[in-house]
Amino acid sequence: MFTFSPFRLLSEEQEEVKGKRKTLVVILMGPPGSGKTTFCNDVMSSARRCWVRICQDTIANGKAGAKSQCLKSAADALKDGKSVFIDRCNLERDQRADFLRLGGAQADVHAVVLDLPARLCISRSVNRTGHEGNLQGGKAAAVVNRMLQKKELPQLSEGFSRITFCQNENDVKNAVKIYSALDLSDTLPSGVFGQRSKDAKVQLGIMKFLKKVEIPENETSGKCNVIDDNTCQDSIPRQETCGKDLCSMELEMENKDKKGSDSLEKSSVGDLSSNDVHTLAFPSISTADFQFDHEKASDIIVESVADFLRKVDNVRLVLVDLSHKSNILSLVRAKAAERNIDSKKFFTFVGDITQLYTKRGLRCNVIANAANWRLKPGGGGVNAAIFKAAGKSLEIATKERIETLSPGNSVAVPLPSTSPLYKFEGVTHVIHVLGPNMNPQRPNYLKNNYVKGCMVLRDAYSSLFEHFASISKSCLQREGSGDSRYNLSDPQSNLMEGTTSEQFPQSDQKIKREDPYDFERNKRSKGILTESSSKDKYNMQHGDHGFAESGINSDAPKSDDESRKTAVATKRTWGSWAQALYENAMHPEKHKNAVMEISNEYVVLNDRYPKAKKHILVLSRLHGLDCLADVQKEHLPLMKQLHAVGVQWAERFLSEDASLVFRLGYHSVPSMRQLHLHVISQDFDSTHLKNKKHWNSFNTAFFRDSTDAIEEIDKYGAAKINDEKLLTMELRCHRCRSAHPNIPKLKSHVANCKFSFPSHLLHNGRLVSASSKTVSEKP
DNA sequence: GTTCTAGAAC
DNA sequence: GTTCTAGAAC
Repeated sequence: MFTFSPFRLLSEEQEEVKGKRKTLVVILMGPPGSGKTTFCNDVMSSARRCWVRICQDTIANGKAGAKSQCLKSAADALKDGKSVFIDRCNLERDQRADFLRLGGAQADVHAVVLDLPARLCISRSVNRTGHEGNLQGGKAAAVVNRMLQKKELPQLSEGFSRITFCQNENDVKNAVKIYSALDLSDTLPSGVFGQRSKDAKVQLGIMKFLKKVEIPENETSGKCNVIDDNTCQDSIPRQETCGKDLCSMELEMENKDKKGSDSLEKSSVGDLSSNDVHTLAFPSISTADFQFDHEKASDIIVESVADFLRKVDNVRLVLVDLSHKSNILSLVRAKAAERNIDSKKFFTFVGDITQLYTKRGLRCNVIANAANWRLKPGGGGVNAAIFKAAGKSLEIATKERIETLSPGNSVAVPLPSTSPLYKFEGVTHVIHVLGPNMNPQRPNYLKNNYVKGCMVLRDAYSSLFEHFASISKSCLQREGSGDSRYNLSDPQSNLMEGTTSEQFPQSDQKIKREDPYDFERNKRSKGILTESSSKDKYNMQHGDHGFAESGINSDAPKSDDESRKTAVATKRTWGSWAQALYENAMHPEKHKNAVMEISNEYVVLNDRYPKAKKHILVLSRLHGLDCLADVQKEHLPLMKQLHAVGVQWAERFLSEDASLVFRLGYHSVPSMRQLHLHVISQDFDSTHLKNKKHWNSFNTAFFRDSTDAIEEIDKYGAAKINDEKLLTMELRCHRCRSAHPNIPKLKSHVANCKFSFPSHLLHNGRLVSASSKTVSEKP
């Protein structure tokens, strides 16, 4: 790879142009997260000439502005003799053409291409908060990938006098050094610097996207189902730096082939070149510490794999073990060959399952873990290695999803984007699997009962593969809709309802600090509570109680200003459009068409704009009880009654359609007057669910589960009210918690997501389903 | 060009 | 709560 040499600054070529005092227009190019702003700041902090950074995200008094404003500012700066950085993505030729016209007699135009791995950019974008471009969360992956697909590399013919490509952090550092060192009389040599290959007309990432870097089909076939140290070690360059694009390795491999050295085993090239395919890497379950018979286990693996591959297309399964002497790998390899299992769809692989990509070039977006029943780290072997490699965040994400696992089962856990396994290995999910145990020293010992043992092992693989298929399916759908393949399920989840501060203390508080609630923003003067409201009473009574403070709940300590606002606030007023439910409650006889059930205390009616297949309201008829914040201990019997009626209706719906799952609860701050309990099916399959507010009002802590509200009122005399700011949170699937850039994409994901509900919803009767009996026992 | 969001009006 | 719509995002 090209390395920069600052000493070229003093070349003869430069001497010639010294004294012309040309200013510079440096057009940065790179997707969000590639480090454009950092590059500018790094240069400017130690620059020897005067630079101005033009950023479209902040050009309009700190806010995003138009391209024309950028052009004007740049022209002005150049007139003043300053050099400018154009800090915007500029990935397409058209986008940067206008900026190129800034060049001329007085100014040279350079390009600095921050061509870093897409995953790194996505990971940075996802992680950052408060960025000028406001590109965070699940949106980032989609945007980065879409931008990269359209990327057109700069060419000198566009009018650049110099183009510098940076493909890793070191390249960036060198480029910063060069531009920092430039004083007003220096110029840099013209030409293209740092490009990977002189012949590369199209950048490799694009080539990979266009599937141009492929090994001919006939070279990929073969019976050999193994890639191990013998075939692979020398042929695949070991990567010292993480996140290197696979295509570069492929090219290097290809080049080696051309040179006639280090020729590759055909099978390994074939398998590795299809790294785009969704791949599950899994260890042999139960054959190590659980001492399951290898012959029987290998039979089951091969049968399970064959069954699965018959049903599911476009995926790859890889059985991994650490040593090429592995007995189970040999057995499976032989049996897979006997059964003529396609070696492109299933093969064995020797390597560390936690470093398949960085060390071996094999990208596996999902890996399986041979877990223990407590789903705890440690214990040695694969389990210890995976938990160690994934970091604490896997432990947390796992515990949040499920407490324990029984033999024959598995659980898929989306990896938080902060996990090194996610960042460097590209692993988006870990599926924990528990197999049968034949070791008397371990729990659930089966005493050599291989009838049961084989059954359990089959179940384990079948469960594992089903989870993998489900992940793959939802991912492919997103890819089909133009979304990112790396954003299989952005697992960064920090603000789900029920998420406690113990679980995500830092992330929650960080969000609170960095994005204080803009009280003035909501000009429509929403519900403001009186100083003696239930909400404040709750806070006064339970400020230091064991309840989780989510960090964005409204009962966080108030600033003086906020306290003043609360103190002077008056009882909420309701707009005319917010009176409809009140009318229904007071005069149900006038609304016979809408009303499904009437009693003295309540009215049941269909939500006029249902946000799911089934969505009804159980409306209190008590005058003066407008919302959850008004509820006090004296209303406890009423609350229980509303809940019981809601459950009855849910059960009625379940008798018609047992596939539904219901949740019952209140909006923290309702839009309509008159206390009403939502009974809503969890499919959210409705054309009326149209925006972020709709989604988040049912799928963040803004939605207060009826059972929790009742419990809190019983214990503390008031239910907790959570902040309306939750309604603006990023969109996350209520099942697998993946983030989605917009409502249509979220809805198409939700329509197919088969993940089990997060564990906190499975408790305290929060969900009512055909199989749950718990809820009817509740209040 | 189309899709999507978010603010204002009701 | 919804509808409408400008303009941002794609």
